[in-house]
Amino acid sequence: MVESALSRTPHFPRQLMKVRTRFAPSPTGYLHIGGARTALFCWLYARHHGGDFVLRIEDTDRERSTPEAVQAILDGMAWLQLDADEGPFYQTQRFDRYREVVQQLLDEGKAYHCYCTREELEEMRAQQMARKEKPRYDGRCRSRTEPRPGVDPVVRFRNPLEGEVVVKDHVRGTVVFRNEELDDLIIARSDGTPTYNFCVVVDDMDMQITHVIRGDDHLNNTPRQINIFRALGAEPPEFAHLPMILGPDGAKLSKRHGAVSVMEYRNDGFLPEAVRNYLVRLGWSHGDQEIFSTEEMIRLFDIADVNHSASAINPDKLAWLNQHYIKEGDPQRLGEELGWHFERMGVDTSNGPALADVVRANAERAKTLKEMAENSVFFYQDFEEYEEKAARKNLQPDAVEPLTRLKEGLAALEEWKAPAIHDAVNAVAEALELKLGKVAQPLRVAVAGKGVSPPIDITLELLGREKSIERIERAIGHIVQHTAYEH
RNA sequence: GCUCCCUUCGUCUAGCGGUCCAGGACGCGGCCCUCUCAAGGCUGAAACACGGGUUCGAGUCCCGUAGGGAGCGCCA
Repeated sequence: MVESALSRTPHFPRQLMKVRTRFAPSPTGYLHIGGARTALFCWLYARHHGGDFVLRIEDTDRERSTPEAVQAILDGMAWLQLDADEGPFYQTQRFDRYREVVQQLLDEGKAYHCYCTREELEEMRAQQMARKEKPRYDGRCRSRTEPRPGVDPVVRFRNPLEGEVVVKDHVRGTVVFRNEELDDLIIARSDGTPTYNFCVVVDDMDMQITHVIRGDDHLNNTPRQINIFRALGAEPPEFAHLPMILGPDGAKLSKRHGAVSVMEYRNDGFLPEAVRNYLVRLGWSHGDQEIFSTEEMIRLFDIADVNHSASAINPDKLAWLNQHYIKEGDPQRLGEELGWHFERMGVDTSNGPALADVVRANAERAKTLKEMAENSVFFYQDFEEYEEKAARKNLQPDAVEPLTRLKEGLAALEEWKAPAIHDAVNAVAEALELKLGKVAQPLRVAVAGKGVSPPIDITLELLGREKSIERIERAIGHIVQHTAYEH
């Protein structure tokens, strides 16, 4: 399947080649926020240029790679709607091909067997460190012709000794590495399995990747990979190295920063479009614009506008964007997602207001869907007890009269709609010569159990007449009982 | 230690030699609106890491310094 996409003659003029980018995570964990940003940029670049976006799973490390992690990555990309045109390809399914290329390099004298033991290599490194030199392989097996009994050799790439490699990076600009700084890296282990830097090159060549967009922790690998491309007679792709993403405190991202897996953002009530918008502005900008629809991102994205420095995640800004999309989004669709959160909370929403209406009522007062669900449970379940502070302030003896009148007025309404409810509440306030707050707040605490809710008329409409009146009675009872005990 | 990368408000960023006593956004403060909480409107505080050059003129170009980061594996 992979083979059909292969060509051994990648020598078309670059301008005539269709842009092809790839995202190549190693499945050793979930899709974290940094990986997601890299995937987003690769995807945007391909979409902007009408090219292809390829997904490749780099699972050559059999020890640490798991099928669960592969699934987690696929789930994360699906949630962010980063659709791949090809793949996922798995490196573990391409071992024959890697072996073939290793042999080719061996045959051409561009690679050689190295019989040094791990112990010898360690000692060599220790000595170099002691001499304050950069630890690297010294090439002692370069000209060896005889095998060493009892040692399974590794295969090393014969890196050029002189000259330099110039990387014309799309975000970093021109970066020059001297070949003398590089050493002969291992391309095949003693058990015959290929290593990362080698597989990447073979894959990018075979899959005809034109633009490698990845984290800048790979910048130092780039000259080695370019040398391998050349040894293979292939034109290296173009490169763009993205700056890292840091935690809110400016330190390297880790679990202690909370949500690191993109799917955790869903659990926390974030919308994929918000996460995407947040991510695209992390390290990239288009003037002063903050909000980007998918179409705009694709149209405006330019790798040249990517920043050079690492950026820290700002949870507040993500929350702001999330609320923006909650306010702008389709209530019907958001309602479904809200329902997903209620389900996770074990709240049955079948006997309450429509989820889309709850979204409409709360869009301006919730940063996340999770928060919205938590704040709206009272629409679907009776609360155990009143929020203490709100009850102490609003459920006092002086609230009995307004609540009683409210009950009567509301019970008499012909139509249970917000405008009529609004009028009824106002009428009670006027009749009693009270400020609206003196009436609406006790009512709010009575029906919601707490001091915060959407506008009172809308809250009542959504709750329904029966439950509303029931809860008003309950509140009156609560006041009476409480007062009786205290006096 | 060596090589490479990075450095504008707390944070994300605009700026591509003069239009910058540095603009926008999040957050924060104040005011307005208001049945709660929000949302919204107006408004305020807040930054060119440092030192040398180049230039009539530097946040913008060059070189250092300092501070961060990455790589240097039979990990990816």
